[in-house]
Amino acid sequence: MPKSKAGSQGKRAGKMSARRPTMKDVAERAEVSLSTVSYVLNDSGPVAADRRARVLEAVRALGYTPNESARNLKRRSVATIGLVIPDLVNQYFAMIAEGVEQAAAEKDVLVVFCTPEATGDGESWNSRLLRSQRLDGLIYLSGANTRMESLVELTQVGPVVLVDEKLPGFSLPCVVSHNRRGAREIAAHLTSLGHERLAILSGPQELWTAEQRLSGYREAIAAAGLDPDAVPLFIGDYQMASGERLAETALSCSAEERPTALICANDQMAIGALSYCRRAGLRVPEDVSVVGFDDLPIASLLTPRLTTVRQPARELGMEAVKLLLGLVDGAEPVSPPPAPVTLKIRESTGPISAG
Amino acid sequence: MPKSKAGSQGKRAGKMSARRPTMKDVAERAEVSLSTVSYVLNDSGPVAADRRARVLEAVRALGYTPNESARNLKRRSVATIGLVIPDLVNQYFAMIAEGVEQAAAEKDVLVVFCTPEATGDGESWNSRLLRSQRLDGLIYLSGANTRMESLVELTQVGPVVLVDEKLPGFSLPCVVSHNRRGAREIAAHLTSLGHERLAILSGPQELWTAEQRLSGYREAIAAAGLDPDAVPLFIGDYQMASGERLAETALSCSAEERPTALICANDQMAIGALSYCRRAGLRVPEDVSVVGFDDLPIASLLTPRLTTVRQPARELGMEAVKLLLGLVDGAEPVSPPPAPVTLKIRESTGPISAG
DNA sequence: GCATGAAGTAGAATCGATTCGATACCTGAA
DNA sequence: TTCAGGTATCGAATCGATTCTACTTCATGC
Repeated sequence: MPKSKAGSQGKRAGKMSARRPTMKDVAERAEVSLSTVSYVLNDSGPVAADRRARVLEAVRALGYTPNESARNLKRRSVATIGLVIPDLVNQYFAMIAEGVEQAAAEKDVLVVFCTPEATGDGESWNSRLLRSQRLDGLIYLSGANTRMESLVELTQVGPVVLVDEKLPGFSLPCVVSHNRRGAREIAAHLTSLGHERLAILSGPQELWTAEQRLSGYREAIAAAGLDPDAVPLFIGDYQMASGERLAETALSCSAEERPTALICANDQMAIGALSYCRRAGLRVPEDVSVVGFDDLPIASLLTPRLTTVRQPARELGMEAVKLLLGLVDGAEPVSPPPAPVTLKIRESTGPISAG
Repeated sequence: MPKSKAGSQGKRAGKMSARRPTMKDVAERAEVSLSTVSYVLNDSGPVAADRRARVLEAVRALGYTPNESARNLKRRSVATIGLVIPDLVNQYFAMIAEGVEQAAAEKDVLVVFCTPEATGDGESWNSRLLRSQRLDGLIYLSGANTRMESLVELTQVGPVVLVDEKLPGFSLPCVVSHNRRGAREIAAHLTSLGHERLAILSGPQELWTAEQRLSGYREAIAAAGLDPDAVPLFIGDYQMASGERLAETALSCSAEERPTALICANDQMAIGALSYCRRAGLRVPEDVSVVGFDDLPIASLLTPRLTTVRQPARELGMEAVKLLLGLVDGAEPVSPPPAPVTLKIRESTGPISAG
């Protein structure tokens, strides 16, 4: 009664702007108490049929939608997770992101972008988001330039799941695919085509995926009766440019010694390698076979179409959400087993040519 | 004083779990009132230097971070916007998204994905997000399958900005680049190379961008002294598959009548067209020139590298954020002028061959 | 010397929900 | 008839901030 002293809200001069209805409005219209409305809406208490009907009717008539900010405050959670993604234009990350988004949407959880690069002081920013309860948890897609230590710190402040990477020393829940097996299969594919002079264009040594893939390649090489240590190894950074550069290094020698197959640790590097080959006038796969890893959508648009290993990117993303939401609810952090990968044989590999 | 009756919190049995500090804790430690703390933190009231120092010290000692849920409730805004994006794997959308994310991050605004496809009943879901104050506003990247009417409804419930598309009938704020000019320039490029037998592979007729590009193409054709209405026109849907299909239709005729240049309304369709050409044994650009629109990153990785029109995708995204945040603050919806585009001439176009 | 006003501070209301505890009613058992 | 126990309902406290109002000081001007 002593309320509307002098027309309280009036920010907008013009349109009388009808304030959105609140639970109180619903309660008044249905002539019940606030708690009853809440019980009906959340199905969290006993309510007589007729009153329930009155409430629902009022909700509909008023077009009531609960205010999530208020709800979040009480609930102490925001039904929102962050996705730290180094680069959206990289289709592999984008596919994982789609999986994340899909799985989250099914649980009415929102997904927000967190690109550390853009915001400058990446980690402390993410940590702040977690601490201030703007985010319930974080899914981390590790780029080559992630500082892993800071990631460990993050786990102190809130639930974090790592995707497509692993942190050997620490028990950080993570979702990965079977990198080693995929690597072994694609390398075996090359040896089965008769290739013996190979070269490996690896990813950053400190990354678990790169290390795993390298192990896989070597297993296959050994299995083919070759000496893994005799295979030239070049360390790149998973980027296209490094693939191009390392391909040049690897292939710049006399035709007799030149590798007949280039094993690239991911598709981006393979694209770089293809690019060099074209520039150098080397035919793929006649002069040199090239393989990648990831199976980016563009891999099958290139000329020649790229032989590679498909990772179930969407599924990885979805799995990560499942894991993270579990953690948010207090479950134990148990990482799922590595997801299966599939070899995609296309035109960038061929039998070793007579010579 | 009559407050702390009987040890309030104790949820977690185990670890004594130190509850995150609240403003009240800060106030107590600094021996000032709640309001004083708030004044210091928001710089919204006069505070004596010594007390200010005490507050800041307490904040640091406690590691206090404001609870954003509570803040949102009071503030009636969540510093979060939604990005409706049909497809993340499409690099053009991804680049716009990066721009959006960057501009938003600079203003401490979060960006959440909203992929209508995934959630099923897209629009009503977005509308609910807006109504329930989980989102302050929406940036809409229109895909070919967007129902424009529902978009108009969305504007009733909250601020919405449309990117890379326009809604002719309605005054919906939008951010676009100069489609018509880009189209005119790339078509002029073809006519200047001597091409006279052209074919246009257009986008969905109902989309403004497609219509604008078509106008641009026709202007250039007319300017070259040719009859725009004599140029065969095929309507696609901006997808790769339609480009492939329409290219087949367009090119399936005797070599004398066959178009010497294919004008594709976007890169995806152009990629499809290139794919058909390869399959059909047509050399690009010797037998037929192909152009696209957008300048996807992959456009320059194809063989041949694609001649196209670059749209400033990141900038479009950033501009959209600026516009939207303005709207949220109650500014008038004035769309910026179309952003400039640039012609990228590469190897998929060449002079008409002697014949 | 006293009114005037500005600066600094505290207290309390508020945002819009959820939920605990208390109350009122009704049923069936003793 | 009475009391235990369940069901339906309400009021009030609460979540963690912001902000309006009121009060106290202290300096200044006449």
